[in-house]
Amino acid sequence: MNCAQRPALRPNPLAALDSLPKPDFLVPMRDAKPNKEKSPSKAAAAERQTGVRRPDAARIPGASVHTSLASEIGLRIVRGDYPPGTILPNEAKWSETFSVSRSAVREAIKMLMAKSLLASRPKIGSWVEPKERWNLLDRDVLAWYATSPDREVFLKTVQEFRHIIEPEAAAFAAMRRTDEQMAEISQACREMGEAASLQERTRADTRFHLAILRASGNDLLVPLGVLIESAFDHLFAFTTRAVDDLNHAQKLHEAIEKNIRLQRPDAARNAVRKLLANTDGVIRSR
Amino acid sequence: MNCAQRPALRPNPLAALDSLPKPDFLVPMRDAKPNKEKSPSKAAAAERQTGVRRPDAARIPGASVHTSLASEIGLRIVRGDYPPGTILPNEAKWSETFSVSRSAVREAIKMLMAKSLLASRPKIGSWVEPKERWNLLDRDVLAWYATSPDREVFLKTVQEFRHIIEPEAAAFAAMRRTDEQMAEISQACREMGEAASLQERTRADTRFHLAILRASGNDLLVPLGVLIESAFDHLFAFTTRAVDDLNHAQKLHEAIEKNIRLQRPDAARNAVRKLLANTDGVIRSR
DNA sequence: GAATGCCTTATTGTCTGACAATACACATAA
DNA sequence: TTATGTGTATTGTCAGACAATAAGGCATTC
Repeated sequence: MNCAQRPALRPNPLAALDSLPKPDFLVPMRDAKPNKEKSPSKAAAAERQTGVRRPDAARIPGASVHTSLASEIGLRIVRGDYPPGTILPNEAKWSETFSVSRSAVREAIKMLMAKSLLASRPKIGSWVEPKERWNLLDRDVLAWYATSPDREVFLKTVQEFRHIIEPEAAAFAAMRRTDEQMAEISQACREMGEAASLQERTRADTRFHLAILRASGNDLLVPLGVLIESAFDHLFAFTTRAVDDLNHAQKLHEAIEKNIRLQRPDAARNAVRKLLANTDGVIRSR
Repeated sequence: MNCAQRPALRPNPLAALDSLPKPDFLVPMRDAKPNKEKSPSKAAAAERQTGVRRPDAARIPGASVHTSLASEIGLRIVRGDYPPGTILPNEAKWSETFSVSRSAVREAIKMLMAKSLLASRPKIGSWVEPKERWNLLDRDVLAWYATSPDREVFLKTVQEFRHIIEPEAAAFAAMRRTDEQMAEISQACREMGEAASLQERTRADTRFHLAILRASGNDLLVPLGVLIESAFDHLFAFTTRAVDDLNHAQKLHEAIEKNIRLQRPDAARNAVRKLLANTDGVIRSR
């Protein structure tokens, strides 16, 4: 047996999900609309005919087949190609469509079932679950979701959510942080100030907010970090280059750091509120 | 093609996750006796020794093999049997241990990968991801998580979380609810009052809170409903039978309903805070 | 001695083909 | 009409094979 402790330092290769500019070489795939006629055999023949000269799937370069498939199907579901209640094409059909084995299809579908996007039964098929069951706070689902409506609305929803949780998370952090957690927060804050590039700065910024969530002492707040990451991804386009604004933002972050350090919950909460208000302003002014 | 609209009214059969006392009747484990002197190292011997006399799977009666397997392995991970960074036994090993095919193992593992509990690479194996990547807000993971520590701590964490989100959700609901959403809220509230059994009442109670989340108009709040469901599951043991308390709780709910109906955000928020304080009191007093 | 490159090997990834279990839909019977 | 059986389409499960990957050891070279 080989149950040795391992660092596991590799990031999940599944990370690159915001492959918006879809690689062009994907299946011709024209049966996007769920309502076709009933005859499966004829449809299959028709599809074969429609030029499966290019039988390749939407293979995301570095990823495995089932992962790519899960992304492709997941995106279609979240995007609304198959509304909740719809029965998906069956496994054999996917297999044919993407020229992959049924096993690969099944593994992809199992991943989507694990995210509550799908459920299935023998003789019925796989159907799309009601939207309220979807695990929108899952990293992948969120990424797919972020692509579908216009970014404006998505960003607004995420920001609103941040207003709900981040001030309270900071207040808890001020009460319960450990010294190590404080060190992480302070370091991220410092690195924000010293960042050479805007990208580097954004990364430190993200780390700062995630560290606060972790320091809150409530395990359930930690998974919400994916929202923050997503927010910063989509916020990047909005970030200002103006030095004054950057300095102002930095001061707001430092105020948060200070109040958590000095263990002042109410002040920390207010400091976060100010920062979020500032961010809202940036978004609005664009 | 058969992409007809379907009601999909079936609840996910995966629900029964608290099957702690494993059914004794398991896969008969074909010819092989558990201990083939084949080759596995001393570690394998050690594992055999750790108690499990019977290497068979914990088949959850109604569920599929891969689902049962995912539950079993997922529970073990969340419970801490394999700490983050640990490399799991390989697929062949699981397959042997539970007397199931490798495909079934793989599908189970894919489900856990989709929940960010695992990641894997060829030649390496599958390892447990760092805890902060775990999607604790996933329904299954939450259920596994709820079994491991003592319920007291879990319940406290969940309640704390509810304090963060529910008052704000109610405030948003007061501003943005549609008439249909209001009808759902009102109906659930009414059914709470008219419930014949305590169980029925709890169910209506859950519906009430979920309806408010949906009415908040923020899609990201909806998935947090799993927390509320979980809370009520674990709260059931605490619920009072005293008529006075029930009446009081009912009044608190009606106050929320009324303020959302009359579109008073601040009042709705405060009403929810009062209800939560009351719930906290119930928990503490036990 | 250190860096480089090749080889072996363990593990997941993928494919194929088969059969079992399920439950809808329809025909048949009471 | 209601109940019962039968056909059948779809997922569930299994078995066995080979491909792709990369860790770790070994030899070669500088």
